[in-house]
Amino acid sequence: MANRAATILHADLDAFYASVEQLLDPSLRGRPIAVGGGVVLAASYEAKAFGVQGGMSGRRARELCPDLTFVGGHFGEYQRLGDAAIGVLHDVTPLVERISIDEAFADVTGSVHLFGPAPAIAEAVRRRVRDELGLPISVGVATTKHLAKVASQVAKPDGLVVVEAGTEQRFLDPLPVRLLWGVGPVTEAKLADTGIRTVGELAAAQPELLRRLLGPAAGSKLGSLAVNADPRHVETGRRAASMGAQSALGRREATDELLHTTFGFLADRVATRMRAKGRAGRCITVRVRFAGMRSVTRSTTLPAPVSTTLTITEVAVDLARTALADHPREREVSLLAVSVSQLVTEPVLQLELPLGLPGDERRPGTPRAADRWAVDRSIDRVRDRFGRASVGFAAVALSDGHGVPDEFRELAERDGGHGPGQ
DNA sequence: TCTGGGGTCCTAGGACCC
DNA sequence: TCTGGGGTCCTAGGACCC
Repeated sequence: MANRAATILHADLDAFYASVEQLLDPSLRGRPIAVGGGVVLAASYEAKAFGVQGGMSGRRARELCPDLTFVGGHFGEYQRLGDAAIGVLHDVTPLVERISIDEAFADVTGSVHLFGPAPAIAEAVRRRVRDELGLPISVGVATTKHLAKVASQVAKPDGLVVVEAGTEQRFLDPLPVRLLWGVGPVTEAKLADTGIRTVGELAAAQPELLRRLLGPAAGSKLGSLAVNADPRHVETGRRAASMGAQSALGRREATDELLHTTFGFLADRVATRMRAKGRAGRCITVRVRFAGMRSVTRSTTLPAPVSTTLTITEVAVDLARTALADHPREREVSLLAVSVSQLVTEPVLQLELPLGLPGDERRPGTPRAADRWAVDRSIDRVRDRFGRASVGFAAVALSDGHGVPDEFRELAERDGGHGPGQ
């Protein structure tokens, strides 16, 4: 509201993983490549020209593009180069909101006195990322976050699009609704059913119609985006609201042993990350996806926040059992997931206090909360010194060739602790 | 097309309280 | 006893994003 004349940059590295691979190995440049194996994690623009997309199965990608080269991921390099690119934004303004490993907003409203007009700042950012890191990056410049994001998508690949104040609607109107943030395949189809295909058509639609079609919140929000009334500010230090982990399993019989093994592994990942960030959570949610791809969730809210591996494992196994009991016909599962929400931030000292669970004392043979916590801390310390694989669950316990490398799991974290500045 | 892993936000019904 | 309104929390599901 105060920022009527805000100037926002949205910077987005192009085909990021694939670009890094082409940077590291010059023989891959100009060729269609995909990062991944069983599934495409990222495709180069040469591969995208054949219709190859992220999330696509490797087999399908090869059908579309027989010359496609699959490359193994250099995950450490992705993190390093992603951090470095975001670091260039930090040189321009402290108001940087990182959205993922390869994408961030920057509010440069107050930077123009030092660095010149916003388009010049955007060009300088692009030039530095290209010269110093060797990577293409697209930038959108506009008066709101949402429009800057749309502009950077229009700018791809390796481009800059500036939407001058006052020209927003002219820019937006002809674009397909799919470019708006929050419009996916389902919403796109619903809108198309009523004849709405462009943002202009969306902006002209009756608010009442949109609310009826998409629900009150989504309808109002979308209507606002269509007329560029986006009130959000760039937020720096956002903290995650939940932490989770999942594993695709192919097709496995849902035995008790599978539940214990898998949730032991997943809870270990989640709990370790939570403790490293000094966080604990009360709500535990389990997702069970059956062989037919239908999935259900079960959740429970505990009396106190937890971050111990064993506690999360036990609760997750219990929840999964109830989900399976509710669907007795489903004997095989294709994915198991656990996440912890209702997070609180605990000072380290307070985390030392055992967070008791009802039943802790009553069940003979189960470790008490204090003991659980002590075990976790010991493991955390050993891993800090000797690496994650040195103790505890090994990823290989689960991997049957379908899984994604352990290193990749670390990347998708929103506030992964590797971020620049702060 | 037989689908990876990490998240956010919204909806809707029910329980419970004042 | 019946009725009303408002608020919060919990649970399950779904769309969407990178």
